[in-house]
This record gives sequence, structure tokens and C-alpha cells, in this order.
Amino acid sequence: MNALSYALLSMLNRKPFSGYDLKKLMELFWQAKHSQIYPLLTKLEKDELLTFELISQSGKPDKKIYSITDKGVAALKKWIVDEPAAIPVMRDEFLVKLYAIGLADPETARRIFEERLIAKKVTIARLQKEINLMEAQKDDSLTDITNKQFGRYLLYKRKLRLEEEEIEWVHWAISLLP
Amino acid sequence: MNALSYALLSMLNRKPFSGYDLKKLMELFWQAKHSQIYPLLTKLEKDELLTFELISQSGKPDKKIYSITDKGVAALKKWIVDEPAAIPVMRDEFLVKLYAIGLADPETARRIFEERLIAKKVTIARLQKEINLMEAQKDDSLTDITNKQFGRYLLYKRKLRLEEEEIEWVHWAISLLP
DNA sequence: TAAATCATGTAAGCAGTTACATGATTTC
DNA sequence: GAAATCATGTAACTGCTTACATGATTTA
Repeated sequence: MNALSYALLSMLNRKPFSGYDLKKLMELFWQAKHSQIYPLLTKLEKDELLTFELISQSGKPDKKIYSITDKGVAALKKWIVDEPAAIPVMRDEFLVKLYAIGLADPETARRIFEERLIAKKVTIARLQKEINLMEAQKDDSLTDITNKQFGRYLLYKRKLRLEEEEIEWVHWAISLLP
Repeated sequence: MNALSYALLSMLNRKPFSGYDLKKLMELFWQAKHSQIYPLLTKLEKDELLTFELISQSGKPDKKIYSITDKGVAALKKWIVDEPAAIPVMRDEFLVKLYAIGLADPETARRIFEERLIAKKVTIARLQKEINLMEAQKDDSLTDITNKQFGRYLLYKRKLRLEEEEIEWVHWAISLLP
């Protein structure tokens, strides 16, 4: 059981999804390619942590909608409560470039920062859109831990704050260029 | 040539280091184990992007102090300027747990957030210490792109801001718990 | 006296990426 | 008419982690 397994269980704990859905929904907090996800879902199903329902489709491969089992919930809960979280891994090529940014002339440095800004703004737009959707469903409070959306909402709010903070930093960095 | 190669070149562009030093200094922006770094340094040296000076030591293995070559600087510069930066990869088990934090009882949830706070505070202390060291060397300005420390300084300032922002978010998250 | 630090290296295995494979439907 | 989206899967390869290997010096 690796961390990706628990990431899949976490998402399926909210509601059932296909592998295709999971791949896209995970991008925010755990990046994985479909070639890693599909075999792992098969394995988790064999281990009885998941079940799936086959949805027949015409012209497309059959769709498998996975649901978490009681055994899956128990395994996930145990991991969350008992296992210490590993030290986060962040690999960002922009930061590697930044370290030696002095090798670039100021115009190129500016371009690199501007590209970062654009990427951040695209992410923020996606995050804000999703947060707006969540906040629109005022039937019960998102800020209540018993709400199934609670963790996801906190995750999105966290990411939004961090992206906004990085944008401010980029503006500061650009202001230092000659 | 993978991103780790460029991360090593970036650091050696500032000044010469041993593999042992590089391993520790990289932790901030690109995590790698020594078992990955040592063979890669050997390869980069064979490709003439690096050279090394052997320092004989008693009781310890000989120390290899690596320096970047002109060819290495050219390769690094080309990568920084011409190659688009890959989309960052972040894998943080805390975020996986957060997604399904509703499975934990409120006391356990609080504990998980508090542990996150402590980890962040430790990181901030390390960052602040290093920033203070850099800022103490006022011989020439850190905020000048021609200064060899410029990129490193920006990197530390960025990380500090993001860690501080996350702490504020954790406080908010804790305030939502019953 | 136990643990951490300094210092480098290899081997085995797991995790993750890229490429191959298929093909209808929808959007630009 | 081309590109993106939906939908799943396998094979080959590269990247990364864990474990093995050694051993003196320094710190708690």
C-alpha cells in the first residue's frame, strides 16, 4: 500500500468515480498518470478495498465506477490516524532555474517570471471556480468536519492562498529586475 | 540530462561543493538521496560538465569537490533559457489525509494539524536563519541579479512566505474544528 | 556510550513516465 | 478537418527509495 493507494481511497471515500475521473480530480494534490492509476485500481479491487460497477457504453470502453468498501474505509482511517505523514516531496523545475537565474539576461529572467505568473493565474482561476461551486451549495456548512466536502474544501482554500502568495512574490521578484 | 542534473549544475554554478554538501543544500528545492546524487555526479564529470578535486582525508573517504566547467555553464544556461519548465510535482501525504480528514475524530484532526504546524515552524526557523546569514553580508546587494546569491535569496524568501502563509491557513483550519 | 555527522559508493526493488494500442464523439 | 475529450489498458524505460557496506570523529 503506497501513498497513491490512499489518495485513491480518499477520493472514493467522498463518492464513487471512474479511473478517468480520479486521474483528473487528483491533479490538485497528487499527480499520477493513468498508466499508474488503472493497474492500481485493479489491485485495490482484488484486495477488496474497492468494488466497481461496470457501465456498458457504445463506442467507448466499458466504464468502471469504483466505490470504496467498508474494508477500504477502515484501512484509510487507520492510515490517516496511525501512520505519520512522510515529508512532502516538491520538484519544481522553475525553482531550479531560479537558483541560477543570474545566468539569464534580465529580459529573459523577466520572461521566465511572467510565464510563472500566467501558470499561477490559470491555476487560481480553476481553484476559484471550484470553490465557488462548493460555496454555492449552502445546504449544509462546508466548514463543518462532518460534511463530506470539508477536507476537499480546506484543500482548495489552502492551495488558493498559496498560489496567491506566490503571485505576490513573483511581483516582488520582477520589481528587483533592472 | 534530467532535472536533477540541472539542479546539481545550478548549485555548482554558485560555488564548488562535495556530493555530501549538495545533498543537504538541495533539500529546499529538489529532494534527492545520496545514492542518486553520487552516480550522477560521476556521470556529469565524464560528460565534462563538471570537474573535481580530490581532497585526501584520514579516517574518512577521500572528498571530491566538484566545480562546474564552461561546458557545464553553457548547458545550464541553455536549459534555463530555452527549455520550458515542466509542471511542478508535489506529493504531500498530509494533503491526502486532509482530503479525508472527516474520517478522524476532531481531537485526532486537531493533532494532525498541530503536527503540521510544528513541521512548518521548524522549516521556517531554518529558512530565517539562512536568510539572516545572507542579509548580514551587506558587501553587495542580494537584490541585484548580478549577485551570485540572487537566485538563492529569492528562493529562500519565496519558501519563507509560503510556509508562513500555510501556517495562517492551519490556524484557520484548526479554528473550524469543534 | 549511543547517536549524529562526515563521506562515498553499489544493488535491488518500487514508483512514476513515456510510448504503444484502440476508437467513437464532441468541439473549434 | 484537426484537436480535444472520453475511456481503459499494457510494455518498456527512467527516476527514486531502501538497504547494504565501511568507519573515524564529534556531540549529547
